[in-house]
Amino acid sequence: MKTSPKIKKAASSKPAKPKKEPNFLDTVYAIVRRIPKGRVTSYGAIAERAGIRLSARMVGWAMNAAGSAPKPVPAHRVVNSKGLLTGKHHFPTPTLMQELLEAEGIEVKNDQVQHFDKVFWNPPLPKKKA
DNA sequence: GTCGTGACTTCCA
DNA sequence: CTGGAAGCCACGA
Repeated sequence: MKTSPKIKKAASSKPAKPKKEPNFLDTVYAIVRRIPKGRVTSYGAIAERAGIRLSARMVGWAMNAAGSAPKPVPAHRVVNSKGLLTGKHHFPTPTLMQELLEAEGIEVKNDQVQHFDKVFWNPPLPKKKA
């Protein structure tokens, strides 16, 4: 009995997921900002949690945008799968990234994170939690 | 409107 | 085991 058999449910269609960010960019920020101090994560891990494992590159782009992000993003805690500070060149200063990591208690040698598997932080699902 | 690049990852030979 | 290529989305010129 629908007077209109073809009417769309709720005038304004809202098929999009209410919990999904408009763009994975915000999702990446959310995850990166959840990185605890003294821990680092990799682009792939974030990308995987963001649901774009095949687009790990975009994570890097997101970090690039992080410099322009409305909120500070600990991009220095994000390294590649090898624990290399690949993005250090994009920082205001190429040594800032290492300095920040060392300041957090992370050992960095030759642009490589020491004990990477120990300081590696597995990003949990970005559960919306107040 | 089209082409190219990019802070990566993963697969295949 | 090692090396090479492809893939993804977005932005810039």
